[in-house]
Amino acid sequence: MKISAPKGTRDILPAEITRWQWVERAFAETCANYGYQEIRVPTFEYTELFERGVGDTTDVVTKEMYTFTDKGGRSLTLRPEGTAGVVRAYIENGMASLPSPVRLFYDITAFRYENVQKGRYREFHQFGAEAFGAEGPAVDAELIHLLQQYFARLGLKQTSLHINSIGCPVCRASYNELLRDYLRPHLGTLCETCNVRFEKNPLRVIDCKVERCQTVTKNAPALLDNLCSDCAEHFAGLQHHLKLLGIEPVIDRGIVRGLDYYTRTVFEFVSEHVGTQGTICGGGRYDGLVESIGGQPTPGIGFALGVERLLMELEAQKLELPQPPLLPLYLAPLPTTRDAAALLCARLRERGIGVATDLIGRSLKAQLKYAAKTASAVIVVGDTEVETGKAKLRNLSDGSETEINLNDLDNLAELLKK
RNA sequence: GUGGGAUUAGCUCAGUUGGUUAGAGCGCCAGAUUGUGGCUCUGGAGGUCGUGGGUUCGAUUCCCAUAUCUCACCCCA
Repeated sequence: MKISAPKGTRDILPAEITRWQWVERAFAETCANYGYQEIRVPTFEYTELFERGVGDTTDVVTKEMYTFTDKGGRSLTLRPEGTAGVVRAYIENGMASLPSPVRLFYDITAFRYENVQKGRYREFHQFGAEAFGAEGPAVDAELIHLLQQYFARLGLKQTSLHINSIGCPVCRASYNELLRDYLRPHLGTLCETCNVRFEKNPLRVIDCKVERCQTVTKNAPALLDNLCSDCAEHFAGLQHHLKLLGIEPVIDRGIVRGLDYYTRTVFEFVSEHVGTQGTICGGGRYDGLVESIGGQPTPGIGFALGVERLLMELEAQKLELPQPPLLPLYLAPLPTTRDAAALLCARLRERGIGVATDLIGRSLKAQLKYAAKTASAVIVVGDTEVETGKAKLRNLSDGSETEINLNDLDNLAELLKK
C-alpha cells in the first residue's frame, strides 16, 4: 500500500456506483423533459477562458485552479466549473444560429485546489444546465422548476429555494458607490478581509460572517432595494412566474455568489443537513458572459449542482437508495461437468441473461456460498442434470425450487427475466 | 492560506506505565464421512503499527518533522 489516491480525490466503488447511475440518469431524463440536450466539453481549456469567464479576481481563479503548461508552451487549466467551457463551445460552434433558446445540460468532473472537508473535494462532480438566448424571467423560472422536479423525483425533501437579484452592471455600480458611502465611516470596525472587499467587491462585505461586520452591515442599504427599473421588473417577473408554478422561494439578500459573471437572478437550493456545505445547487443569470468571451451579446442563465453533496443529502435524509443488483443466475458445476456448465453459461449470456459460473474449481459447497452472496438464483449442474436435461432452479432468497429443462434455453431465459 | 482531531490486518477498532513471536470482531479462503448456501464449530492467509529522523540497551508506545484522512474558517457545488 504505497500509492494512494491524490488528496481530495476518491474512488467510487461498485457498492455505491448504482446510486450514482441513478441520479445521473434521473438528471438526464429530467433535463430531456424540458428540452435540454447534453453537451460534453473538454476537461481542460486554455487558462485564459477561466480568467475571462469566471473572473480574474475570484478565489476560484486566483487561488484554486489546477493550471499547467503543456509541452507546446500553452497554459492550460483543469476546469474549475462547467459554465465557461459550455459558453466557449456555444460560441465556437456557432450555436447562436440554432433555434433559440438553446438549452444544454452537462455532467462533468471539475477541479479546484482547496482544502478538503465534508462535501468538498478537489475533484468533484457537477450536473449543470444552461439556457442561451432568453432574456425574460420565464427561463429563470423554468430552470428552477426543473431542479424542483428533479429533487422531487429523487424524493429529496427539506431543501429550500433562496433567490436574490444582484442587478446588472449599471445598477450594481451605482449601488456599490452607495454601499461604500455607507461603509466608509465603519472601516475601522470591519475585519481585515472586509477592508480588502471594500475596494474589490463591497457586495461581499454583506455576507461576511464576522460578528462585528454583521452589526455594521445590518442596516446597510440592500442591493435588492436599489435595482434599476429593468432589473426590478425582471425580479418581479421571476416571482410572478414562480408563484404561477406553485414555487415559494425565500428572498435572501445575502446570496451574492462568488463568480463574477452573474447578473440579475441568483439562486441556491439549500439543505439543513450537509452542515456548512448546505448549498447543493447554485446558479444564476449571466447576461454579459457570452459577450465577454467573444460572442455576440447573448443573455444566458444556468446552474451547477454538486453531485457529492446531493448524494450526501440523500443519505442524510435516509432515503432508500438503489442497491447494486444481484446477478440473476449462478451455475454450480461439479468437477465432471465443468465444460457443460461453461457452455451453458455462454449460451445464456448470448441470450442476454446475466449469469456466472465457477472459474477457480471451488467445491460445490463453496460455490453455493458464493452464489448466495452474488446471485439471486442457482442451478446445480451435475452429471444427472447434464444427462437428463432436468435441473432445479433455486431461488436463493426464499429457497423455492422450479423444475427446468436445460435443453430449452429460451424458456429458461424467459423464466429468469421475471 | 489558518486551526482542532486522527493514522495499528481488506473494514471497524483494542493494546503496550517503553521489553521476546502485535490482538479481537467482521470480511476473505479452506475443512467438519468427496452432490446442496445463509446458522454453528475448527483451521488458514493477511500487518515494515502512515513515513523519516531523534532519545534509549531496546520505540507500535516518548519527542520532532512530514504525508494523508477528517472537521472547521475562507471560498464554492
